[in-house]
Amino acid sequence: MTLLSYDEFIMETSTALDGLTSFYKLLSNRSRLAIVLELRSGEANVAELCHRTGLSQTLVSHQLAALRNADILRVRRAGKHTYYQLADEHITTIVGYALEHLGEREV
Amino acid sequence: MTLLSYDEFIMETSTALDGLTSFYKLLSNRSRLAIVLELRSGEANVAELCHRTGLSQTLVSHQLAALRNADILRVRRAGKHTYYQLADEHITTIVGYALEHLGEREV
DNA sequence: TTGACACATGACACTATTATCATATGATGA
DNA sequence: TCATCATATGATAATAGTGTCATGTGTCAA
Repeated sequence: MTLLSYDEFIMETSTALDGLTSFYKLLSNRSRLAIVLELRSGEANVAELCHRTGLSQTLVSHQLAALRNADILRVRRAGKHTYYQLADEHITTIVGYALEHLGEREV
Repeated sequence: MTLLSYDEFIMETSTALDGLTSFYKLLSNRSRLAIVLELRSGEANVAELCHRTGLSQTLVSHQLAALRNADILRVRRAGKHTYYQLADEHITTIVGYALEHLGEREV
């Protein structure tokens, strides 16, 4: 637990807010979220993701680029194929948790 | 564990995907998220939220309306004031969890 | 009842996001 | 080298989301 000055506090909370906003923004698109959900079960290449999500190759590539730019993905190239996986288990956990808790709400 | 037909499965996953997308979309706006984060520490009225978030009254009201429409808020009217709180602990948990795990990422 | 306060709502201009089409790149095998 | 496969990228039209101004509604106190 670090003691922060007011300015540092404002900075901290502001960047946490911004960070969280960007993170949620990333997941707030159906196509992108579908890809992330698919990747929870492990690595997949673009064609596989297209097939599983029903999205076009172009769209999948675009969304993968967005996820990549946010450092949410790990990329592995193998010949003609490019394999993607979630960068770390935190993403999987966060999303899984949300999914679980949302299910429990009486919405 | 229920056994679903293909169509039911598609329905289920599709609505879960849609639900999660809408949920994330709701949190993907800085102002709205700031309000939600504030409300984690309990009930607050509009003026209080304006003060704490630094947002205009109009904007806060608009965002509260959005959150209300998504059944994320509980409303209590008391005289001239309107008090808002998060509808259930799931929201708090989901957001807190994301905040915590995002902090642990080396982004 | 009137004025002031607390909040809500509608309309709007501005900006951002979305998915698509067309095309580029890069690797592989013939 | 060339054709082809797998994927990436740029441009663009359509749509959605953002915050603000103006104004409406309901409550209370005088």
